[in-house]
Amino acid sequence: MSTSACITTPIYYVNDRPHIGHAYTTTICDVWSRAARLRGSDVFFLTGTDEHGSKVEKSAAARGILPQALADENAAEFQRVLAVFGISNSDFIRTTQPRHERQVRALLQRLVKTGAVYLGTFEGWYDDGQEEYHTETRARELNYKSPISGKPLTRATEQNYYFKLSAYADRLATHFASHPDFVRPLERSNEMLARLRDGLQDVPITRTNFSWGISMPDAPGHVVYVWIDALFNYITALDLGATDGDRTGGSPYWPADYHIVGKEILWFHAVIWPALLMALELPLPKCIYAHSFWIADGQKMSKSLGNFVDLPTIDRYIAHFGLDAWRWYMATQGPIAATDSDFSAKHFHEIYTADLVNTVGNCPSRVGAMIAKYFDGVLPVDTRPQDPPDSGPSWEAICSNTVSDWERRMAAFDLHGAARVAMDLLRRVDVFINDTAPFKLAKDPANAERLASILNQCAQTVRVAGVLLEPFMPSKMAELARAFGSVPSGEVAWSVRAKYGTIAAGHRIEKLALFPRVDPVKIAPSPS
RNA sequence: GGCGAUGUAGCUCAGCUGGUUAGAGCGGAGAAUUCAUAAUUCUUAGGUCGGCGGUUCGAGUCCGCCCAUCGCCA
Repeated sequence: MSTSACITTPIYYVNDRPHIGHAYTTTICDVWSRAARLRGSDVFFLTGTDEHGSKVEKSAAARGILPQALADENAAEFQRVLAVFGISNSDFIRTTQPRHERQVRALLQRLVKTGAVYLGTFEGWYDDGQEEYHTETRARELNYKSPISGKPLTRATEQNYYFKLSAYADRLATHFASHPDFVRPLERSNEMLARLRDGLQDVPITRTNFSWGISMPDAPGHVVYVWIDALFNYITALDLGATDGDRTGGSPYWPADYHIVGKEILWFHAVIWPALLMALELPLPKCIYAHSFWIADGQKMSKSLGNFVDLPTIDRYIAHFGLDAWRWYMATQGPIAATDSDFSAKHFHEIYTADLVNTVGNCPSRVGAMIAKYFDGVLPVDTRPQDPPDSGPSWEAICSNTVSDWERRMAAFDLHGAARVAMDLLRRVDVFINDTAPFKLAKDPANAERLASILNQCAQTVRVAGVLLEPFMPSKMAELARAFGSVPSGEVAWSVRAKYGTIAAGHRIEKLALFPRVDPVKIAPSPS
């Protein structure tokens, strides 16, 4: 039984350079994707780049190149970076691709046809230098002068296409009420609800003051706003806008299980995007998860402070601790909740040492060492009587409970919790070893059977824990799987892979040191 | 300025609809142990639960005000 699943990152703006924010969002999506694939799901994991808009137009002009050239260059960089982070995305959509542009036009035509999008007139106070409008109250506050240049604001009118967002207020409120997990975490959902209560106004979706974007069908001069163009990526990648005019045939991957986004773009994803989907009569995503931000050493990251954890800095961490350690830190220490998380070299080192060296690395190491020492590296037979199960804990039950717990947590996007229950399994093995002291039993040959049973149980449990940790640390856990004689991922059904006791007695077990201890070197952020 | 959060042991945080001695992980300290990457296991932290006032037989847990930090909006 193969079920399908879908998860998305936002598409990244090509005017930005990749930094820890991109790394974080993409990595947690990757962990979830790998976990879903492990369980046998057919996963569509989408990421990509957002390439239109006046900012890109201006940056390109400043460099004397075409916007498309700038987009190509930076999209290539984002794609390169995916490999650096070990990302297993299924597709990479670019908003300048013909498949996207074609479908966006078709979708907009549909919206115009149904009246969800209409041509309207906007009048307001225009700041010429900033190319932006101010509301009446704001303009009054500013004394009708530009806050930047000091020049007088001018009264201007503009014809734009509008999306009839106001028409969806009730349906949105109903949806929020009937789907408590539609927006997570809860704090963010409440923010959205509060704004919904204030009422919704129709939103302009085109502008006429720049040209680098998708042109509105049958409306020369009108260019689709970059953010609305971008939102459509989630369905154009699945060809849901492909059949012009008609209701689409759908996709096994839609609706998405998760749109993972940063909190700064939640409004678009939690309100405007669902309303657009309603207007298109398409199903809504199951959950929009808005994570918070990383801060650096207690301070907000900003360009002016120059303390962004940028790509060169990330590269240094990966070079020093390894990619899997980086992924582990992202997935287990990140700002998944409503509050920001602090990124610091000290904390990174502490987590690396406590979790990876001392637990995930050391436990398999001591088990492997004893099997090597007492049984020449060959897994001995577990000779305990099957029942009554009186000889200590039932590892089979412990593993099976842990796997269920892990599955539940993964499904709910509780990555940190899933990691913890997997690691707890290893902690229990550590306790078991201390309690049963196989190294003492080994001193008397009369204990051989009991010794064999204990080490067999340890090895079987370590293998299961390794499987559960695989989505976080694919390459280190592949090493562990090899050392503990199990079949590589992908070749065996989940029910078998996650099952306790599948290493046959007689299999070779290797001692290994997965995570070398490293010095707590200071890795300063690079000046940007 | 409007709306909303958060403020609990050195650090990161749990504490649901109010009720016996306020919890976990990490760090620190002590002990055990030696299979292991000076790893592991066990024990331990006496913190005005931001401040003041109120409701209540009883409040981190409800209400008001204040302070600090933060988010969303304008």
